[in-house]
Amino acid sequence: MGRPPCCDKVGVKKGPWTPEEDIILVSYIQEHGPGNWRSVPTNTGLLRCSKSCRLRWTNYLRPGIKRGNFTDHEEKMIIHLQALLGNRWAAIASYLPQRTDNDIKNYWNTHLKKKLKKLQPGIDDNTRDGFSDSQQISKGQWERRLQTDIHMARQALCEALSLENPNNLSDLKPSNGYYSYLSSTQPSTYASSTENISKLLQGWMKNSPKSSKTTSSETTQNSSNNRAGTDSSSSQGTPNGANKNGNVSPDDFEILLFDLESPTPDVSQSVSLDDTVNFSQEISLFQDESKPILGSEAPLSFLEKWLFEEGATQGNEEDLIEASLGGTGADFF
DNA sequence: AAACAAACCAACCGCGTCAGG
DNA sequence: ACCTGACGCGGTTGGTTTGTT
Repeated sequence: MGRPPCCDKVGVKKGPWTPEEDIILVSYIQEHGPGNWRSVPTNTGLLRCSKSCRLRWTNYLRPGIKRGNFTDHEEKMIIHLQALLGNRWAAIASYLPQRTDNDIKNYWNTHLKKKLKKLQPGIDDNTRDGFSDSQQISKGQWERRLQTDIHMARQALCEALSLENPNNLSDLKPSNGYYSYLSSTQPSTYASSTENISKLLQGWMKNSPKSSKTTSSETTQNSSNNRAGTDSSSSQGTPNGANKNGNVSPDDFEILLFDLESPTPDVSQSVSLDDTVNFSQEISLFQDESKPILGSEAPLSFLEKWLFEEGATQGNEEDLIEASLGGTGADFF
């Protein structure tokens, strides 16, 4: 008995999404929040399967996605994390909250893999690409991976604990979720997807009637309150800006976008866990760019602390990079 | 300007996992 | 304990864009 298709293939549209479809999906999620994907095509009338809707949202439409070129810092992170975690793109993406796993995967396959191959002609893809061949996984790699998993588990635990104290939400947030986005002080983090949606909305606005506005404070509160207790992949915001018909008016949408772009105040206020105390110190290991330390990078502290500790044991950071890059790290950047 | 190749990336597919019944 | 449905993840594909000859 084979697995039934996620949706009946008859009448299901495939291929690129149109702006109209994006609007419908965004409007629906604005009202109902992400999740229950099964019901999305039915309730919206979209001729797409639930998977496609979820993918479109998580990889393109959801707030907080940063698009465009990867920075050196991000590149280093990906390389290092790939060495540690293998091709676990979702796990890697959890350390880069503004990037989607798909984005990271694509970037790895199109850029970094080649870059590394050039520098490491002796190392084949199987060795480099994580752990496809278990026999090639060294004990050290397994230990590292296990240790990373332990840290990730710790992170999850800390996140869960932090939910008991709402004041700490800005410090310890779901690694790939809405808090990461909300706490970001970089306006550009949403700009790309905001722009995308705004652009497609522009045409729509011309033909749309005016409707009553939702107050921004209300929206902000709703999106904050709705976040507690959700997992990372489904922890997108559910701003409540929809009208009674289940549609978001262009005005509401703009307000929602404005709210989403507003940085959460006091990101740096309270630090509740030991792991985050020396956060800024630790993060400087990777922070070779002079950008502000973002709340969204808090999850890094676990990994970086570990890296830092390992670095203290084994040598310095350069040694770590060397190790993960097979000795060509210095040449790489 | 046309043809071809390479690069890029959005989207699809299939499998694994997990929660609920 | 088992089954089923829903979701998430990683690998892969295919269309589009960009670069080169």
